Amino acid sequence: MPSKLRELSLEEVGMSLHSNAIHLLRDVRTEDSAMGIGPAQASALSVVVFGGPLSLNELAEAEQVRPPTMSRIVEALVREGLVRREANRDDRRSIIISSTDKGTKIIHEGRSRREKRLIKLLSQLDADEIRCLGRASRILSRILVAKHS
Amino acid sequence: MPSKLRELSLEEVGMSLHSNAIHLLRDVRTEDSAMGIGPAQASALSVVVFGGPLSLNELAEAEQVRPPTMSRIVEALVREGLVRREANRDDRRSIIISSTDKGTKIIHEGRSRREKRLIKLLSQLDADEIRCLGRASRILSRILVAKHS
DNA sequence: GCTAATCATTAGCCATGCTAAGTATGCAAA
DNA sequence: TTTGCATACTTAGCATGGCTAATGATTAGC
Repeated sequence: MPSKLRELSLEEVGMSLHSNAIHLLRDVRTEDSAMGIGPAQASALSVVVFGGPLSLNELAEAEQVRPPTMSRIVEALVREGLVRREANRDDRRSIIISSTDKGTKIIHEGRSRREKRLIKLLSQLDADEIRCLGRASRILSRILVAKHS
Repeated sequence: MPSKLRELSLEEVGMSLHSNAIHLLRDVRTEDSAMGIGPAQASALSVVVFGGPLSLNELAEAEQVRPPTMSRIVEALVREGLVRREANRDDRRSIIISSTDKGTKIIHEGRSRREKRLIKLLSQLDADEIRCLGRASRILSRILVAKHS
């Protein structure tokens, strides 16, 4: 065993990262229940708010679910007055989904709550540790994007 | 702004970490469908396999769901021959849930598939980047545990 | 103008979360 | 001891969110 703080193997780093990612999400997601809508609706609405008006297929693809699943989610969001569903005049098979003021508002509030929760967690750390997490996040982002090629 | 690679704010690090954690999980979870059981069953079975025999309440708490939810999940696992449900002689209100050979086998196979997927993702990185992820994982682990106190 | 492809929806299945209520058992105090 | 409360699990019933298959409406291509 060469080093004092011995090297972690790829497997160990991977599994540990996996486990900690699960727990981080679980922790942060607890803030989401305050939005009063389910997680799938919250996530889809977030895409509509930040990703501009888009079609049902585009939204389904962004959320990695099938169109019928997204159709039902959008139906619920429309019923709750959080998004609008309008006809697309260029292609009348298609619809244009856009956020209402109410939808935009609750997503920004939700994002704000998540941020507060994350900040509360991360504020225990020193600057060097924050830098480490920032770098780790960039590394993850890179390999997760690379896999699509 | 002092530094060349400017400092990331707490908010930015947090939100970016959150987003990347979501995508990491989404990627790795795709391997889980090969187990042929749903994610809740897979996760519960994993706890039984690695966490030894335990009661329904203990399992529900470990998985952060209510007892009725876990009762139904265990019922499915029993039906599929992946766990055993035995009487507890010391307290006949309670049950003892333990893994069968079949259950243990598919969890180890699933874990192995997840590891392979993670290794495939992480093997694109150099040693220094791996160390960074390892350290980040330990940091996350520490703050996630600390919040319980 | 037909035919095929595409976009969205409907219908119906399953899994997984919940609460409320029921059953069986254990425990403690009258 | 018995009475009554607490605990462990199950059952029943509801909501959400995933899926496939099939339908309807519209567009695109030959």
